[in-house]
Amino acid sequence: MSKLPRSFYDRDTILVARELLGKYLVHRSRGAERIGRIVEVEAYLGPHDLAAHSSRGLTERTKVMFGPPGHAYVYLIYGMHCCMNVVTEREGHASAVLLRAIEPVKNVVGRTCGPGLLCQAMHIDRRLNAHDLVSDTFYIAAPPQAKPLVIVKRPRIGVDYARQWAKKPLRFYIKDSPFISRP
DNA sequence: TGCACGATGAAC
DNA sequence: TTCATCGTGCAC
Repeated sequence: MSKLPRSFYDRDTILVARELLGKYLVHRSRGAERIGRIVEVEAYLGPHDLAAHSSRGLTERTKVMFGPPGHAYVYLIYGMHCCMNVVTEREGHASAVLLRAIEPVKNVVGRTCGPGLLCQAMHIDRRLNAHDLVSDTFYIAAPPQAKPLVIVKRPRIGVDYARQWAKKPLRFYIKDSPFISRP
């Protein structure tokens, strides 16, 4: 299994989002290695994308999005759930890919279909915010034999406030995967 | 210093 | 469809 290098993330966000499907998210903590196969993601393109947190400008919370690619942006939503994003493109571009669902591969307990549940099952919390994904304990890797995937495009979830950006097909998932959060 | 509002999930 | 629950951002 080969760990994705920083250059993987330093590319067009939609391309990164699509190529993250089928990859393995790996998190080592408390002596356990947890692995999940990414089956559903959403792309957040930058400050011009009204659904992206970075569209509000550089703040204490969103500064990670404005940082260099290949880092984790983990934030609390609705006061109780964590969501994990992968920062993409060059520093200052402020784009990211939200991981919405994974398929359990190793040491993953509980449901994983949804950004909050995914973080809970993978033991990801806000302490991992700004963590480098080109690291030994928290990273994304390409599985040995990656088979071709059929990718479905859909509008993003829960961003109705983003006007015209709410309709754009920036959500991607693996067709027929039983682990996606919503069809 | 106060307050409105979520990139959700679960219950009803 | 409704609600739990609180950090964040921005208005005052």
